[in-house]
Amino acid sequence: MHQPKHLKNAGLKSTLPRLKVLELLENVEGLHLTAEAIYRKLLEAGEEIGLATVYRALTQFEAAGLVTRHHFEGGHAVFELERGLHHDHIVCVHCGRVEEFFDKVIEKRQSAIAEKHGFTLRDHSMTLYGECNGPDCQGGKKAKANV
Amino acid sequence: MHQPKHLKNAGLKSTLPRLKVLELLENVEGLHLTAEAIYRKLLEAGEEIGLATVYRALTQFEAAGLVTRHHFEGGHAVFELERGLHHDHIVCVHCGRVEEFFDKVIEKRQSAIAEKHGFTLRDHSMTLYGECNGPDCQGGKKAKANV
DNA sequence: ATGCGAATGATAATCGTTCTCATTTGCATT
DNA sequence: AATGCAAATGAGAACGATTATCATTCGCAT
Ligand SMILES: [Mn+2]
Ligand SMILES: [Mn+2]
Ligand SMILES: [Zn+2]
Ligand SMILES: [Zn+2]
Repeated sequence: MHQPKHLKNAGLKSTLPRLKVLELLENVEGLHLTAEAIYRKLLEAGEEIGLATVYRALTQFEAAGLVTRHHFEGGHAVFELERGLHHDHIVCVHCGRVEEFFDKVIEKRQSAIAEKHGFTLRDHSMTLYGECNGPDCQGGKKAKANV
Repeated sequence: MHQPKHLKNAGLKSTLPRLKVLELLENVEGLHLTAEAIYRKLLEAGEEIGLATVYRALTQFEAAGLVTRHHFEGGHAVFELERGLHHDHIVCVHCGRVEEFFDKVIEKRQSAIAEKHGFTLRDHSMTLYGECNGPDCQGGKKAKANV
């Protein structure tokens, strides 16, 4: 449970809007939300907040290491609460489902590749895209059956 | 050397603007150009073309498999001529240098991960970010020496 | 040479995100 | 508890990359 002190520890003043965003991120189902989605959900919950404030809070949380920002295909960024364990993502191109994975072999290879090229590795982004086995995707074969 | 027939084979009418974009992509030094950069270089070369046409041509070339589009950090897409060999990229966060690599072990692991999660893998994007060993980056240690 | 549908290019529109600035808030100090 | 001020907020403008619109031009088959 996040508390005002979490923001203070992160060097951020504890304000109502920031606490609301943080609270939503930890209680909402479905990690990986867009700023717009967070904004919408807060409005639906009867909270008063501005979209600009949501963006500002997320950017500050990212700088403070509280959330992580990802750029999947589609032009809009998604945010997730930082849980301390690095991972990458596999995204369904049909339904948008996102699953997480971590592969030590890949991570080691990435380091080796950077070194071989004379780079000091600072970060990486890796996302797999495919069709999941959900009922609306390849699992039910509905789409293909109608062709 | 690309010829009108390449466009015809791709199902695209052979027009002057499309030929100019294709010609630039194969003759310019430095793969991985933004649409804006392609547009600018064509203007500098005295060619008459509109930015919208550059974007349209690149989108069509991508659909036809003639070029590949990448989304590195920074908000703008980069395009490169398709050379038939899949690869991923490592980008210098200081000078923007881009190097290419291919790692069979990583590719195999990606397939295995997708399968384990019940996904039919369609695509992936992987980009490493770090500091290269160029004179303006970590190589010369200029930046750090002045701190 | 003609004709027509596709392509072009100047420009407006879109969309996610950031900036501006007047107002409000958090919080340390009385 | 009242005060003061820097920092934060929010409504809306601005931004940058990309796409859509639409009158004009082009490619190409006839
Ligand atoms: Mn995640
Ligand atoms: Mn490349
Ligand atoms: Zn799915
Ligand atoms: Zn560099």
